[in-house]
Amino acid sequence: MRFSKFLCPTLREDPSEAETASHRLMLRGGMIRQVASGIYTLLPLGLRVIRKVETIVREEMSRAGAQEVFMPAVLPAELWKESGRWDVMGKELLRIKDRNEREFCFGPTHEEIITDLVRREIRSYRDLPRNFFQIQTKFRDEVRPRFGLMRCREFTMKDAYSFDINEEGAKASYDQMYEAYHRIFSRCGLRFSVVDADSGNIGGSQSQEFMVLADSGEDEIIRCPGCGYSANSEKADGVISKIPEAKMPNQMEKRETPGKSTVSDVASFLEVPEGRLIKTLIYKTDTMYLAVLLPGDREVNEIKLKSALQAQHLGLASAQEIQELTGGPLGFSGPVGLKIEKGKIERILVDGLIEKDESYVVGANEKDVHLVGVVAGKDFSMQEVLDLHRTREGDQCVKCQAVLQSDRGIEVGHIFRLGTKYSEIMQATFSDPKGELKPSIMGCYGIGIGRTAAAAIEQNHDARGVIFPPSLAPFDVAVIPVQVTNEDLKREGERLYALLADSGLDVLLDDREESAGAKFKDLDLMGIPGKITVGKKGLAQGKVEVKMRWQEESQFIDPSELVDWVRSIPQAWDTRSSKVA
RNA sequence: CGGGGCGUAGCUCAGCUUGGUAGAGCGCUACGUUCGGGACGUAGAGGUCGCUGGUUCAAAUCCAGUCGCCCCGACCA
Repeated sequence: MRFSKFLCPTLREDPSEAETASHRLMLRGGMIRQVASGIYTLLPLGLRVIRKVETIVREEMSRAGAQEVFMPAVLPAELWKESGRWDVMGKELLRIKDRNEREFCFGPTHEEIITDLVRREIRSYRDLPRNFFQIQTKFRDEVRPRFGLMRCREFTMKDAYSFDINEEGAKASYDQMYEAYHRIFSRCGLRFSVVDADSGNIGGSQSQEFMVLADSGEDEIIRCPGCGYSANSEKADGVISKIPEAKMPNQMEKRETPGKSTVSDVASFLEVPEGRLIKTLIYKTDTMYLAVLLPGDREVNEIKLKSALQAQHLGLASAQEIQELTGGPLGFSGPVGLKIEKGKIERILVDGLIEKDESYVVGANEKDVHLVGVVAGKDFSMQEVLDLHRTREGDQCVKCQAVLQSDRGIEVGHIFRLGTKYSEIMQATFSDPKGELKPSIMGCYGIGIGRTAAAAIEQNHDARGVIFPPSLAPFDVAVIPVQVTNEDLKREGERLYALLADSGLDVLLDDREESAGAKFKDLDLMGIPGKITVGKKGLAQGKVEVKMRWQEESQFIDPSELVDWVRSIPQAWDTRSSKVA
C-alpha cells in the first residue's frame, strides 16, 4: 500500500472527546471516526486491525471444531417473545417496525436465532455435538456508550453456540471454548485473566469472563493471591473477619441527628465507625417493595440482589415512596418497627455481614432521628440473611482466608454454560438412542472484536502512539524514504517495497512528499511494528536501516537479511525486554 | 434517567460578560526555498457561528425552545 493513496487522516492534536488511550489513539491514528454516539466508521487502517483479530478468531474457532454461519442482524420479535426476552431486555434492545408494522429488533445477541435453526435442522443425538459461530454486527442501545470502540452501541462480535446431548458433553464443549479463547487472546498479544462472572440476562449456570488487565477497564476484578480464585466483583464472594469496635449503649436509645442523612455524616456525628451503621435501602421490583440491610460502609451488589429475588427489574424507591412506606424521610430509614405488609414492604433482607447480637446504629424512620444500641436479631428480625454486599479489596477469600486484591479489567470475552434455558423453552430437542426427545444442553461464547483491538491498544502504547502486537498490526512493516524528491532514495524505497511485498508481507510505503519528521511521527502513531528508513546514511554504506516500534535505536543490516528481519519481528515482540505498560 | 459542560473553518480553540461587516494556530491549494523526528516564505481557498423562534435598527453575542456530542453519576438511606 502506498501511503499517498491510503486514507489515513492522522491528527496532530488530541481530539477533545477522547479520554482513554485507545479512543484517543484510534482517532488520532486515523483508524476510526464517530458517526453518532457509540457508532463508528472503521477507516482502512482500523479495519485492517479488526480483520487481523477476526482472522485469529476464525482460525481458533475452526481449530476448536466450530463452524461458521451468518445469521441476520434484523430479527423478528416472535422469537424473542418465545424466549421471554422481548420483555426482559428493556431499552437496550433496539426495536424497529417494518412497513407492515411487524415488530423486529436489531440483534444484540443470537441465542434465539441459533436455537431456532437447530431445532429445525437437528433432530438426532447422532448430529450432536455441534458448535456454530458467526462474526456479526450487534446493536445494544447502551445506557452510556463511551471510550470509542470499547463500549459501542453498534459493534462486531464473534458469538458461538454449542449444543450437546448431556452435561459431560456440554462441559467438554465449554472447556474447548475456554482453551480456544486462551489461544485467541494470547495470540492477540494481550495480558489477561479469566474470572468467574455473573451470567446476567443471557442466563445459565456457569460463566467466566476473559479480562484484559488495564487501568482504564470498566470492570473490577477481585483476585485471591492465596488460592488463585478470581472473579468479577459483581460475582465475587468474600468475608470479613470482624466488624469494627465501637462504644455503644446496651439498650436501644434515640439520638437526634439533625440533617445527618448520609452514612458518613451520621458516623462522624455519633462518633461511630461506618461499619457499625446499618443502612436500610428500600428497593422496588416488578412485584413488590423490600428493604435491604447492610453495613454502612458497604455497597449493595445489585446483581446478587436481583438474582436472589429472581426479579426482572430492580430499582431504588423514590424519596416519596420511602416516606409513605416507612413513615420517615429518605436517609432515616431503619428496620426497627418496620412492618411487613402486602402491598407495602414485603420482605426485609439482611446482608450476611451483619452479625446477630451485635449492636448497631440505624435510622429511626423519623426525621432527624437515629437509633443507637440496636441489637441485630433482637430489635429487628433477621429471618432472611443473604450475601448481598459487593466484595472489595481487603476482604478475605472465602476459600483460603487470604486478603483479596483488586484489578481493573476490560471484558473482551465471556463464556457461558447455558444448560437448557433456551432449548427447553423453544423446544430445541433431539432424539436420544432410546428415541426419547430431550432438550440440547447449550453453551454460548462471545468475543468483542473491536473491544479486543481497543484493549490491545490500551495495553500497548507509549507517548508517541500505538505499539501494535505484530499479530494485530495493520501492516507488518513500513518503508520510509526520508525524501521522495531525491531520486536515489525514491528508487531504493520502491525497490524495497516491491521486494517485501513480493515476499508476501504487508508493506506500507510512505511515498508522501512530507518531511521525514512528519512521516516518523505518523508511523509511530499508527503503531506499525517494523520501520525501514531509506536515507543517505544507509544507502552510502550499502546497508538497510531498520527499527522495531518498541526499540529506541535503529540498526543497519545487510540488504540480504531484510526479509528475514521483518519475519523475525513477531518473535522479537514475544521476547522483547522492555515491555510497555 | 439525574447532574455538569460543550456546539464558531477539516482539527484544536479564541471572540459572547458589555450586540455593530468572522478570528488564531495547525491542516488544505499554488509557487519558491528546504529536507533524518510534525521546515520556512509569499499568495490563496475555506464558516447558513448546531437548528428554530423571539427581543432589537442590528444577534456568534441577549432570551426561549430544540437537536447533537462529551463528562460525572445512576451504590444515594
